[in-house]
Amino acid sequence: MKVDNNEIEQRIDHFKAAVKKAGLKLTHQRLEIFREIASSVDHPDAIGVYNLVKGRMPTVSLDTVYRTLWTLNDLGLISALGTSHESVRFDANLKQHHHFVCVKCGMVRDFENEKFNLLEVHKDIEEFGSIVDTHIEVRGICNSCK
Amino acid sequence: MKVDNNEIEQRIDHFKAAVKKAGLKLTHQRLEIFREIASSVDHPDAIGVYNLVKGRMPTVSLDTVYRTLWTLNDLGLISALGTSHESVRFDANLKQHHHFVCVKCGMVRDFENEKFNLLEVHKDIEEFGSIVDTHIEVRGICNSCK
DNA sequence: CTTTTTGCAAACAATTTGCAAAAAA
DNA sequence: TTTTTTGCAAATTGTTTGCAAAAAG
Repeated sequence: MKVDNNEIEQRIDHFKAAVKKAGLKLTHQRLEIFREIASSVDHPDAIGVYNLVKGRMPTVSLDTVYRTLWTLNDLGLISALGTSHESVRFDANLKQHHHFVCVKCGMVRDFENEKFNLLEVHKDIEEFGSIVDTHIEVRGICNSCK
Repeated sequence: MKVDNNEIEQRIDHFKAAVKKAGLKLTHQRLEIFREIASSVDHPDAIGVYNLVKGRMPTVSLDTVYRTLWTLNDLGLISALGTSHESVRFDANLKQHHHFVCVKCGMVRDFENEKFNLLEVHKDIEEFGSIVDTHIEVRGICNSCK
């Protein structure tokens, strides 16, 4: 699925400015990799981006895709989805609850909040599918990291 | 950090009943692995559990920990944190937004909702740290999966 | 006893790294 | 022409699998 063309152009302009401002070089592969993510409403992973970009740049390598993705992430031009790219964690709390996640160290703590268990999001997502549950992730800095 | 002892006992009783009901065998390693997760408020990953359990069961192996963790997850006794144990995905949408995630196929779509950008969670998490942002993940079944 | 589960070792998949050649500024 | 970035290949990390021996019921 595709993002509106105007929005894509805007994102690419912003990207070019940010790369220049950071003193990084504007390479063909950086542009194409960014364009791919900026154009898509599903959020592709590295291999997904690689396969798409390879159509237009057959010599691109997967490790360049990875490096570029993290560079763009560090520049704040894109963001990595999910808590982290680390290992899966497990939780034995079966009551509905939400999570506080420390963006520095990855610490996770549960909290409960009745009001949030029934958040009214139906209208926002009815075009996508039906709801199973709603989970809030509060990102922050934990007490031992600040 | 540790969960209240009463709560731990309850969780273990529930675990034993569920294992029996599923026709699985109640092994020493399953009990110890479950006890470890049920006792902890941080949500350990496989190696974390492995290292803790190894103290009491030096012969346990990491692959048994993995197998057990997924078995317990399938039984609904614990749950895996984060969207999935797959690869990292990237997002070029820089406006504050939330996600709809399909629990079957992993499809992710953005949605915006002004009201949710300022959710009042401060009281719930002030013992943990300071807030950077609040993100809602709506889990559901997407239209092409149902 | 019969069937499931474990531990071991080897296989895999996702991601990262060192280094010389190629491209950007 | 200097410095960054790329592509390749090899290394690493997290996780999974086949199989014979051990444990559960």
